[in-house]
Amino acid sequence: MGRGRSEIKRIENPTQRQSTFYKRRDGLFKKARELSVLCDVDLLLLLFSTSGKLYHYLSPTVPS
Amino acid sequence: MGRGRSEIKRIENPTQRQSTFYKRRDGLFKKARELSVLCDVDLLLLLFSTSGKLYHYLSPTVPS
DNA sequence: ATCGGCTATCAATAGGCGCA
DNA sequence: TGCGCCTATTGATAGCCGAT
Repeated sequence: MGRGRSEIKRIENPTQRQSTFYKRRDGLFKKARELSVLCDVDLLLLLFSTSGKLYHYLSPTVPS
Repeated sequence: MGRGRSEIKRIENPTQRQSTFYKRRDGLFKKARELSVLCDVDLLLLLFSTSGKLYHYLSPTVPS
């Protein structure tokens, strides 16, 4: 999406790669949350960024 | 997206919910794969569907 | 039950720039 | 470095019908 096309291949430029990482990470988390809510499923998402940081998303525990 | 709008709330109709689950699950996996490739990060995605099935996606091990 | 294909429509996001 | 804002453009997906 966005301006121009985008192939699914490792981004060479480090700065560019990081920028894309932030954006897509947010998008992925959003999608994950939507899926868990819409379809009432539990899910766990773990992200190990190249910078050594760990990001994660855990679907809200389903109230009984 | 798609025809009309869609709120982020639990889908009542079981059949409808399942149908949506398949599609969004695929989409989420796709996004996950793209992120792992584009930004060269490892990620783990676990899905516990209401039907008791477990789906998962693990980023391809990075070749040295 | 678990998807595949099709199409109209909305949503994610690439790129550029700015800020802490 | 880690993100926020903005816009044009591509990508994802709801709804429907059908296949396995």
